[in-house]
This record gives sequence, C-alpha cells and structure tokens, in this order.
Amino acid sequence: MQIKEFSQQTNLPAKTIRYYEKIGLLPPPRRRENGYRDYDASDVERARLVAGARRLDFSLDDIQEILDLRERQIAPCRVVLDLLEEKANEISQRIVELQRMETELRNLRRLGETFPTDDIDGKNCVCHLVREQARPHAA
Amino acid sequence: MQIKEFSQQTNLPAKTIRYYEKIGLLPPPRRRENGYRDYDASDVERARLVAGARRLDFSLDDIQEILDLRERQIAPCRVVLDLLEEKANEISQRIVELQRMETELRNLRRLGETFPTDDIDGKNCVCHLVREQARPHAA
DNA sequence: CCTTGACCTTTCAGTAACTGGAAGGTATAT
DNA sequence: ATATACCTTCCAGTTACTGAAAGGTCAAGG
Repeated sequence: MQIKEFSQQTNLPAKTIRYYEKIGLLPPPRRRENGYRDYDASDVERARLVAGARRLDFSLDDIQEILDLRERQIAPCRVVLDLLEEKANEISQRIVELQRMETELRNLRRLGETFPTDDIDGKNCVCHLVREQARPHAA
Repeated sequence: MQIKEFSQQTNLPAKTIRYYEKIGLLPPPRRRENGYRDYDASDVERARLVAGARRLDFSLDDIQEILDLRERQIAPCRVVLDLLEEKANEISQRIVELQRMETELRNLRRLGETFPTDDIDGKNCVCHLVREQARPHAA
C-alpha cells in the first residue's frame, strides 16, 4: 500500500511517517519502481504501536527503547508497565502544578478587575501584580 | 550592576537575560569600558514583569505585546486581564485532558499487570494494549 | 496529445524557549 | 604567576513535528 493508505491504517500523518523513517523509528519500506514507498501489514503493526504510545504521550526516545527491546527479542512489557506508571505519576504531578497555576491566574484576575485599567504602571495596575519579586535569598 | 546581580534581582538566569535581549524583549543595557553589561533599577522593573509573566506561563509573544503597549503609553491592563482569563481557561482545559490521560494510563497499567511480562508480542502483552486502532472512518 | 488533479518524492526552514559548550577576555586575590 | 570567578560571543542542540518549495507519476477526461 502507498503512504496515504498506510497513514489511514495507522492514524499517523504521512509527513510524520516520513519523519519517523528518517529518524529510524520506522524502518524504510520497499519502494516501487516509481520510487513510491510500499508498505505491508507488518509495517502497520509496528507503526500502530508507535502511534498508540505517542497518543499516550510517550517520548520518541521511550518508544525507540521499546522497539529496540522487541528487536532484540526481549519482551518490553516490564519496561512498558514501568513507563506507564512513570508517565501517570508525571502527569498527576503536572496536574497539581496546573491547578495551582489556574488558581493563581484567577486570583490575579479577580484582584486586577478591581483596579483601574488606564494606569500605565501604578501600584494599582494589574501589571504590577504580575511582577516577579526579588528572590528572597539568604543574607 | 553586572548581569549576575541583575539575574538575582529578577530571578532570571543570565543566559536567559542575554537571550531576551537578543530577541528584543529586553533592551540592550549600557556597557562598561570592558564590555560588560551594566544594568540599573529601571531595567529591573521591566525584567521583573517579564519574569513574572513567564512564571504565569505567558508566551514571549504575549509578553512582547504587553511591553509594546506600555512603550506606546497605552495601559496594557485590559489586555493583561484578558490574557489571564484566556490562560486560566486553557489550563483548566489542559487539566481535563491530563486527567483523562492519567486515568487511561493507570487503567492500561492495571490491565497490563495481569498479563505475562515475557511475551514478545502476543494478544496478552501490554504492548498490544498500547497499539493504536485503525481510525474508524466512514465507508 | 494535453491537461487536470491526486498522488508521490526530496530538502530546507521554522516552530518555543531556552540551554550547553567552546573559546576567550577581565578583574581580584594569593 | 596563577587560580577563580566573573564576563563576552557564537554555534549547536533540544522536541516532535509542520509548511512550503520544486518537482516526478499516474489515471481519467476531452
């Protein structure tokens, strides 16, 4: 099949497929006489693993590692399980940070609403609120 | 003051300060005879606004816009208030996405735990779970 | 035969916001 | 004389693509 059908089978844009090939994440497929890429079913399997892992926000490096293990006939399941947990933990950490940030943004906005909006830079300007304070460091 | 003290006053790494100068976000400061950058208090104000906005995850483009308004003696407060709200909304949206993803990761992991970890690629391998499915498209 | 449109190819550049490192100048203390 | 802690510039690399340019291929229609 040509790259477009492969793209539909794997849910990866054709551009991304070529890119993955270039960086060695996907093997270069056969070429037809006219130079077009020609994929088969086994290519689809590998690419779907890549696409699924990407959808779960694994880095291309992580995915490369998983694929390398398979290549060397080592079951990557343990690694994948660990990555799933690690990624989940990173995300819950990130969620906490974002929640803090959202609260701060909404607080600033609420406070800023009470200020005049025509002040170029006074103490009652929201811009003033946004300023970083000097880092309070020892001594 | 030299760049290091400026860095401490603004909570921005020296490298980042030079970078902001290069892209025009911070004005080039005076130089001493030896070529060293020499900052004063008014530079600190501007840089703190930049640092504070960055901490709130505003893009450098947004910050540039705010600074440009100030430059032209237009109070940026309204714009800043709008950006605060927009950013807060983006973040709460992002939080929802991340929560969905965390749930999916933990579900996959829980399911994968019940599978053998020595299977290179069977239907009972967690790798299989990770795979993207063909996009179900019309016809 | 010619054209149109949908495919396909390659390569280069750009994105966001830095960060690391090389190579070297300067100022102060020992 | 040298060690150190500053400072300078510039180039390259990071992540994961995406857009655009410039052009080749193929089937259908007129």
